[in-house]
Amino acid sequence: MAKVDLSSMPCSIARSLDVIGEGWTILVLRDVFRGIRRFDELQRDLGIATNVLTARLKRLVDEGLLERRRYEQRPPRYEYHLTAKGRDLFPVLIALVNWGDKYLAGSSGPPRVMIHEACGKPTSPILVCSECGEAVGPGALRLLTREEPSKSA
Amino acid sequence: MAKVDLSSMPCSIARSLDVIGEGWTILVLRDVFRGIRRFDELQRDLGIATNVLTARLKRLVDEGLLERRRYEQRPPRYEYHLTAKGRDLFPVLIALVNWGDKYLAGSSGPPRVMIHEACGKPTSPILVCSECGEAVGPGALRLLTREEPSKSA
DNA sequence: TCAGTCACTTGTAAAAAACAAGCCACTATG
DNA sequence: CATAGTGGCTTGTTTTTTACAAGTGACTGA
Repeated sequence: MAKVDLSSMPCSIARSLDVIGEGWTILVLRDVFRGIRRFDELQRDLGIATNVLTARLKRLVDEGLLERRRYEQRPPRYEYHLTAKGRDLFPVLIALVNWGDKYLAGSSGPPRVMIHEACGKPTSPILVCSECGEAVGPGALRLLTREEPSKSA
Repeated sequence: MAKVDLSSMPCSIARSLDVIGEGWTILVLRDVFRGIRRFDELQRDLGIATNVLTARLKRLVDEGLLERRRYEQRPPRYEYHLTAKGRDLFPVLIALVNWGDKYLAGSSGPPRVMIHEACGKPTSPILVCSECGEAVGPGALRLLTREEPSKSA
């Protein structure tokens, strides 16, 4: 996964992975979702090498998922905040949580429980059709391949 | 991302990534979801090195996401099929598709369109609370950390 | 002045992936 | 029955990516 150019593949999964598929990236985003915003906090929490953390944060800022915000003028200090583009990865993280909770939790149950604040109950969010509201699973969707402009009119 | 033991972290995202976070793994699963099931078809479609494909398939079978099914006795030939555990990653892939469609599609729009067969409309599935059915976004959930058995009674 | 903090950068070693080639048990073709 | 081809790999070797360790610069606070 080094030479391959995922970003130019006609597949949104591949293109998404090009941005967030590198090692650590999703865990960095998870931490930022949890309110961890500063370089050293991220480094301590993840146990990541600092040069790798620098590279991942730079990429996430360059791609517009995080915003590098100066919170102190002198000396310059920065915090990383989610943009709308970054926040929209929320469903990806929740889907990973649900799957891990279901299959990798072990006998003691999942490490965390999600409570839906609006209804007060422990929840495992599910996917529903944006148009009719019905739950969708594999097999419920048909894929139409659109023509690429370069391949035909 | 080599020395770190994601599987033992008290976080379902990290544990999930331990299983499906290696390079190529999600694209292999995507192909199997699309009906590509044989070694050489996967290799051609992905352009992946054969030794890497071998390793990924082995891992996915070992982890119980794919089943290695013999479809010809002599000489032995195999197909890889999703198990229930593998199929349950569907929401992860859909979430990646939605995000890629929204942010990485470019001017020509997303490369594929998903049609919900039950209602017949193009759809971008959304996450709703499993208990009350309301859409959930970041901020709608509160996380409760459960104690690990080893840390307290 | 001196230790400490934050946000890094710069080496270098180790691990993983990519690339290329080869192998084995067949089957189908002439 | 010799030859070419296929499916599903394995085994080197090179290249790329990560990990680890150390150091830097601009400060703050005691």
